Amino acid sequence: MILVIAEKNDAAKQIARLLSESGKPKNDKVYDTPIYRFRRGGEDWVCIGLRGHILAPDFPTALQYAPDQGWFSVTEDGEVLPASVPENLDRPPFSGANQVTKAGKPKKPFTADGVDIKGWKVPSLPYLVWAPVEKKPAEKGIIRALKNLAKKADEVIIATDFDREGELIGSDALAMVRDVNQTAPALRARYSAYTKQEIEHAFDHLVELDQDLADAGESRQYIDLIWGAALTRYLTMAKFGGLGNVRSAGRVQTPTLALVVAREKERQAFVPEDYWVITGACSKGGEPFKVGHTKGRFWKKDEADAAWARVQDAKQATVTDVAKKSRKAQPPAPFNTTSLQAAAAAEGLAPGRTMRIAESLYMDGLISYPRVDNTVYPSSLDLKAQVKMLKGVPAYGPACDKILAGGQIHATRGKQESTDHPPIYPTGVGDPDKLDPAAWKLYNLIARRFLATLMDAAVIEGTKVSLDINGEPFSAAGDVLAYPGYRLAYPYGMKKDEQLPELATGDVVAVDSLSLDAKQTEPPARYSQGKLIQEMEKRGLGTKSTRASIIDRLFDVKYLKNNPVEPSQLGMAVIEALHEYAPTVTTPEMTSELEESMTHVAEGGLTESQVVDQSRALLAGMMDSLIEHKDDLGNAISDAVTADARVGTCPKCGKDLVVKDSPRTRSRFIGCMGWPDCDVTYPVPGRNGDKIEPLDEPCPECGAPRLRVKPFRSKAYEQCVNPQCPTNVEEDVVVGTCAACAEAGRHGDLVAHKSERTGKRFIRCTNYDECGTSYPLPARGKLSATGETCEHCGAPVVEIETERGPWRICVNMECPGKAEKKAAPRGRGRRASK
DNA sequence: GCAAGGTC
Repeated sequence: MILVIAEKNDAAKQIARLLSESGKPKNDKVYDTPIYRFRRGGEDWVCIGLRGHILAPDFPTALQYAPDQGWFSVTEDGEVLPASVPENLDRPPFSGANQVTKAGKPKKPFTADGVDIKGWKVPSLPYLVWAPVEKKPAEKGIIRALKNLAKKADEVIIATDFDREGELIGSDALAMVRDVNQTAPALRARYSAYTKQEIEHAFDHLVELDQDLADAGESRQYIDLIWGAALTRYLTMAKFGGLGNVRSAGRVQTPTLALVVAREKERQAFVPEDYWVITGACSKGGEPFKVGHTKGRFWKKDEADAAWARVQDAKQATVTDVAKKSRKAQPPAPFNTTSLQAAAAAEGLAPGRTMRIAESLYMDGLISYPRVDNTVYPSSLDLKAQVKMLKGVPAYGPACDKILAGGQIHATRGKQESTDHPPIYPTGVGDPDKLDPAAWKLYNLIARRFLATLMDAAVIEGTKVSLDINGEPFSAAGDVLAYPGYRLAYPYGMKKDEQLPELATGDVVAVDSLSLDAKQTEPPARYSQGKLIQEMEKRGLGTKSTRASIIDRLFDVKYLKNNPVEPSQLGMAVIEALHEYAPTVTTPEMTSELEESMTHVAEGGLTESQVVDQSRALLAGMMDSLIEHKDDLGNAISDAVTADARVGTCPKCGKDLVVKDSPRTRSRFIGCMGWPDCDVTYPVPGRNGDKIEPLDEPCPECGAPRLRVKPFRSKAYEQCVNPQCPTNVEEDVVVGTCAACAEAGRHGDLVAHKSERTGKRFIRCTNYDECGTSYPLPARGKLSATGETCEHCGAPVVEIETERGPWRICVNMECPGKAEKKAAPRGRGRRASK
């Protein structure tokens, strides 16, 4: 039997299909892992797909020391791994007097045998830097299936992806095979497209596995782990902030954070400049249009004033020139991962979320493989068939017909061409009623993008009108979509038409309004998540598969907040600290230098251990100075954490009030840093996921801090944190009678009132102990009784003054009337919907 | 409780 090992199930399926003589391999399973059996050249073949890397590098639990053999560790399997601990550390650390407890026992993290490197103790970190790394099984089910097949294999073919990580994945898989089968010859198939010709050719021209290339990949793994683990443990333990408060660092995440911090510093250093503009509106025959002084920005106030003095009382303007120019907007290139993430981010989907949704659309057969660099459709892709298929989505009908009517289909091409996977395109018919709104949004974007890449350029007719107002030059510009082209399918990011009335040189038009406005230049904008992804790609940080999750990680460890992306005080402090003592890890150069080293390993000039040890030595020097400055750094970090949590000043004792986590009740509250001397606490306003931001001025009524609360997907409001504050007092309102109590033959009033303890308002029956009736408030705002009861459930109907005006609603959140409303089709986004 | 890279 010939065993073929692919990188993923999807690839295994394709390879089996293309190699099998019948074209129909037999689906089978070993334990839970799908495999594909087929016949070829008179032999039985089996193809298995892995799940990417099946082994993960990790540290052993302890470093041991023996006078005759130095430092070493022992794996679970009893294998002895020597550590490359250098001379200055090459002695048992527990011999030092300060490393021993009063009782004479060695201090943690040092054990009698050596160093406990599993505990995250700072003194163990110099040893961690030199600890051996072992490969542990990460995909036990797959490994079990692989070994089961390998036992029976007469020949093994590694058919993982044709790149460095693929070579490493294949090499790890071969190591697993060798555990159970030492004799079967193993060869490598190298292919870069799932086409019959390419796959046949690869399997007819098998080569040796490139161990140097795999070693290059493994050095990358080791260096990332060693630096990441050592720096993460250091940052976390320099000032331990309690469980679940990991402060991470890494070759990709730290330079990415540094980008955001650098932009924030630029903004802080920005000095706004004053300028003035003169703008207004003119009209011809009642049709208004916008005009502006051709100077645009006046940088000198006297010049602006002089121009303003000439035009401020003007009633008429004369058209001095009309220039028309049409321009073409070319259709966009096919989507790869990065361009999809950027486009989806502009539609409100963060890259991490985009990838999670894309994965599920892919699994449901609605889109092609979502992790690609390629932006050129392969010739093997039947574009016409895909368009015909997309006619199944009613909204795409007109665009599909237009494409199909044009005869030969021409697709746009992007700059990146590789042949591993096609660009991202729709492979199935999506249904807006079956997909959840976010999934539909992404599918719709992908499908429309695909159609757009097959359509004509759009033509925009631009008109530039020059006007004279009392001797001052003004202009007006109009843009009209004259021919929609690809815009018929792809309205994303489209500007609204700026329509001008029909104007000719010499026309005299009315000046309706003019104004002189003082403005200031703006600091450089913060990164959106889409822009940050693009910036990472530009600087060689991360890969298409990792960038989104690395940004998510920076949010998880609270280095980043908000969108557009902003660093927290903690994020800034971490960058400052690492910039000072471990600058290597804060810049993209670490990645480019690593790439260079890996090239040396792949070409055989350097060995894996040479490159890794070099990197360990560099880190060791930095770790020494980090440990030397541990207290400074720990304090800077804990100050930053406090600053991030700070909401204001305690009105009682003047110390900081901060948001604290109550581990006991798993909830948050606002407490005084002066605790236990000061007992001031407040509830956190709003609901749990709401974003809160402290306001500069304390409450004028009670002196407690005021916060800006931004609930998810609704408008922000400002509120004093003190529930007893007069600004927060809301009278109890009787909204109706309790139906449950009436049924039980007693009387109960439903009253909207506020909890003393939490400051949250809710509706509750005066006989709550007996009937248990209570409702949350349907919305924030002044509430009044209407005397009406709900036609669906009999609960009282109240009126609430919301920001959008008065709103009548039944107080019962489980009211069947609400369920009906929810099931009814809702209006979708502004554009590009069904 | 660490990274980054694959993939689910």
